[in-house]
Amino acid sequence: MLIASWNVNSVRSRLSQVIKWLEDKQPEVLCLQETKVSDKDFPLKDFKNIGYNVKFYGQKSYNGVAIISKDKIGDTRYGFNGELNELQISEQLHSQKRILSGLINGIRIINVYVPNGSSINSEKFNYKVSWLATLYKYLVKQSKRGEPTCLLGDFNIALNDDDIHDPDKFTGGIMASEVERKMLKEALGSRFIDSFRVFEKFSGHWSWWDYRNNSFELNKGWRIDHIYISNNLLSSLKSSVIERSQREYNQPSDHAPVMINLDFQENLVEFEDEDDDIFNL
DNA sequence: ATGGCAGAAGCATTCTGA
Repeated sequence: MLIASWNVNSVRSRLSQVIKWLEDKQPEVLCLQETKVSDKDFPLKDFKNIGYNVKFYGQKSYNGVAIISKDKIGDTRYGFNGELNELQISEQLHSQKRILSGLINGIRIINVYVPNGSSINSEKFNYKVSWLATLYKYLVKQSKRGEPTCLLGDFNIALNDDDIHDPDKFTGGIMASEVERKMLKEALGSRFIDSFRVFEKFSGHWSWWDYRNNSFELNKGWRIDHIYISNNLLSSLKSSVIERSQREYNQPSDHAPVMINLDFQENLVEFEDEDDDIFNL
């Protein structure tokens, strides 16, 4: 079961590349961030035509997340209020569409687009801090259902120094500050594992390269797109990769897709004791 | 300290991203 995440920087301007990649890789699930489109204008048919189901939660021009899935998406939860009481969430946290979850093949998929934060102690930074504090509460609430969970998306945080091409220059600044790292680590708790670091212990692997300053050609990147899995999925984890070649595409997103392979069979245990004949009525 | 580059909105230029 392939599960992927991709900040596409506008789903409409990236549509042909995303469709081509889906046809080529055939992932079971793809989570999109920065779709930058109102729900009424989401290019739904293009995904339906190649056999995918879609749930989206977007807005005009900015933000927006979507889940693309071969299998049915159940128990869809839109925004923080998909888990939390409305009273726990400010109007401002409602207004930006950045989190969407659904149940696919027995796995809870939580697709997030964490705010960038602009610069330390700016108004947008404070928004990022509030957002991460709410994500913490969301994950505590969500964990009570005990579902195997995959938390993935654009986190806009390099969790450790080996996730930045030049840590001396960037550590302490936006996306690499102590506050952001601490808040993300606290939200993850001991329940989530960074799938990429199960396989790759060294620095030098990036998922985002700035459009400016020839960053991709110079390979000056950051690893800010992550796929976290709950502990109970670790034994199912077979690989975790960055699809770097998609950043070489004509007019690409500034992010590459990231993807895991899970060897997971939802109903294996439940079906063992069933009689076959219930399927042959 | 600022801009580089890209996308959306909308038609010149501004806002936003990371």
